[in-house]
Amino acid sequence: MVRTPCCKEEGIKKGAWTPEEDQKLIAYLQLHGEGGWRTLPEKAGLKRCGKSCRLRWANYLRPDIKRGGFTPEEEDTIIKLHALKGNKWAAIATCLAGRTDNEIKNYWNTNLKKRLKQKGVDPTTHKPINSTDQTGSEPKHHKLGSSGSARLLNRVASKYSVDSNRDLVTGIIIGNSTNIADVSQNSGDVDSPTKNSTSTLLNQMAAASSGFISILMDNTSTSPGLSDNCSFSDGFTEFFSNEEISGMYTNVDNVGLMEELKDILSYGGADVGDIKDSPEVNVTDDMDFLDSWNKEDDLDLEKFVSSLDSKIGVFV
DNA sequence: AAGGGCCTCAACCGCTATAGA
DNA sequence: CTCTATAGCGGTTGAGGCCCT
Repeated sequence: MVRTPCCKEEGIKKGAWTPEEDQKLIAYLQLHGEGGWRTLPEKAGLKRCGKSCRLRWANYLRPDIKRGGFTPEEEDTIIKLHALKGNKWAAIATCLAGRTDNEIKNYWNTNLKKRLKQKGVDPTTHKPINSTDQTGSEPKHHKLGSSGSARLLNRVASKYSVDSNRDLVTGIIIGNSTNIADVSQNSGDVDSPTKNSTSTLLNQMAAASSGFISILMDNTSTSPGLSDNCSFSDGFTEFFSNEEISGMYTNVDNVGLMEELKDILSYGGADVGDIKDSPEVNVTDDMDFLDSWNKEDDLDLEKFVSSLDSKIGVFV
């Protein structure tokens, strides 16, 4: 079966670009800038379709493109970001200065994927191949354990509570905030409770986790291998020191932890408003539990989440 | 030296998202 | 709202180079 060509017009050249064609394209773009790709070939004297010109520029001719092999730091970053984002090559490329999505995609398919397989790691799930569920049925939810994710949660809770005071957490619980970042800027302005159902509570947590994870992930770090315009937000640096942030990204295990954190906090990836019709629970109990946190040295979010689990029957 | 298989990566394809008329 | 043009994305292809026998 023959594909329908993207350039239907007669006389349009395809295939590898010649140095002369490259020069024409570069000269034109230096003079006129990017854009107007449809009319560009004719104006630049090229027998190519606009799309081909755009791709040639974006993937090869752009002056800020870094040529040459990937450094170990870049490889590491790609693996970590792939674990987080999947095959979102463009998103991954934004965190690697000078690298194009196409280049990263090729490098992943030809090198990194194989290397992970050789290490016994599933390149799709980033989990050990022999640890995959033999029954073939993926568990829908995590069952919480005394894992690193719990420790991470505790650290978040601890920092959160110490630095911004427990009203922030309380605000999430009682439905007066939708985003940790927002709350952290407005601590102390929490009004009285307005809703008291577990579904509200969970939605608030999903909202909060969404905000927090976006702080964690969508913004970025100053760690090796990441580009300058890819830095963690101020909100996140309030929680962790530069050394800690760097440590998280240099230790590949933390990618998994952060995914777990996301899963746990979002109740299996539920978006805000997704959690409906949960059994009603007296939120006062939850508030009491939060109060007890501040009386303990080691704040235990895992315990809190587990207590919710037992009430609403998730993760069981 | 030859040639067959494998690997790499630039380029292409098809699709979706978005903006503007 | 619909249509069209454009940009962008991810998957796939295939030419050319490399390696092995």
